[in-house]
Amino acid sequence: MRMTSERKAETRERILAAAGTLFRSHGVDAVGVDAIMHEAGLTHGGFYAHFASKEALVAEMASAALARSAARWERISEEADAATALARIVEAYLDPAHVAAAERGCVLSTLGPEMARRHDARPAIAASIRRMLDVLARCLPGRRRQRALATLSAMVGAVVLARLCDDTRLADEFLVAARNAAGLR
Amino acid sequence: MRMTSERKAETRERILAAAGTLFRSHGVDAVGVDAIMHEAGLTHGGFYAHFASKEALVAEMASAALARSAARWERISEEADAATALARIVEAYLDPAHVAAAERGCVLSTLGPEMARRHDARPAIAASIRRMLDVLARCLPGRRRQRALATLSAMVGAVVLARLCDDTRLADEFLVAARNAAGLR
DNA sequence: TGTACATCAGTGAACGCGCGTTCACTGATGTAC
DNA sequence: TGTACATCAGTGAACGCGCGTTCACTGATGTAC
Repeated sequence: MRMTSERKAETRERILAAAGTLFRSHGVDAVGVDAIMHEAGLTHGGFYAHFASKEALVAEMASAALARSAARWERISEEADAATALARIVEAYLDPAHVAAAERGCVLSTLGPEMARRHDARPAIAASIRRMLDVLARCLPGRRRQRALATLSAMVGAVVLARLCDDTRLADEFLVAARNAAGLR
Repeated sequence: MRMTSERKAETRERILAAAGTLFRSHGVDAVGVDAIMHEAGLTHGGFYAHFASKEALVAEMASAALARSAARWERISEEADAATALARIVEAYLDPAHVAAAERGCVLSTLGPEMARRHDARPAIAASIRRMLDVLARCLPGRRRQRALATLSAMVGAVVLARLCDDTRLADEFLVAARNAAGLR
């Protein structure tokens, strides 16, 4: 069954994508290697041809997902003027659709506390957080750095809190308030 | 070994306290009933004299911890004037000591996403969130409700993000920025 | 007050089960001649 | 170009282990007489 190294890379990406969806939906510890490989269309034994351990996959999944988020924010901030870029980034994050689609949502709000306990994974995560802060600072007026930190905090917190609300009205209140705090509208 | 019903209630509290510490430190799925009962000074078999299941314990632990937080905020807001109460609540939350002591920290920032996936636990959690918002709204000037929502979001987000930073300097930046966003200093 | 019995919090062995990981094997592909 | 061999991604059975839960048992306490 030997495949091209290109195909091997594709399989690896498929495993990472499956892990990304399942970890975000159910939490890291609630999803086994077996379930991830099945979602990727493979059997569990082949996992170790791609990753040294489940923990290695967890760290790489989080790192890759956040690097992708940071890159997307950077692209938006390069393609539009500051105010437009800020609105696009913040409104997409604080959209009820983002709250509802946790399985594809930002890793900071879906897996933040879980990843914070995995100290080995933190350096790569912190690197992406810095990139996201830089984008926000570039788009914000006034005391840029300080406002970028406060805005990212409000964005992550609002999504975490909105997901904890059994009531959509309260959830939406969090999203609107955080959007206004960012200076939008 | 039969004990008074008073002693049974004490044992139950001990189990809840042990679960609170261990769940916040390691995450819900990483801690077994065995470890909780051992931490409480008991053997695992006795667990089901107090709780119907591990899930029931998880829900009650989160509900009880957040109700205690809400009650503490209410007490502070009744004992001091608005500005002082706000400063006490926000500064304690955004203290590096709170970030460091996750095992005793606020459930919203230690277990938020994990609890959001447990739909049965959400109504009780949302009730405590409402109480916390009411306290903040009472202490804040201006557009109270909106500012309370944004402030709580920034507090939770800043602590989640600070715990993700491998670098204390960046972590502290999040805490200071969120404190300033709340209008303190 | 003293004795006999019922209660039930807590013990510890056992249950089936799914976990993360290992390993002998397979067969399609790349490489050497 | 055609053939023989080496490689290794992926398979599926098996490993030891710890999980959540059950259960027969215990013995200290509360209650009835």
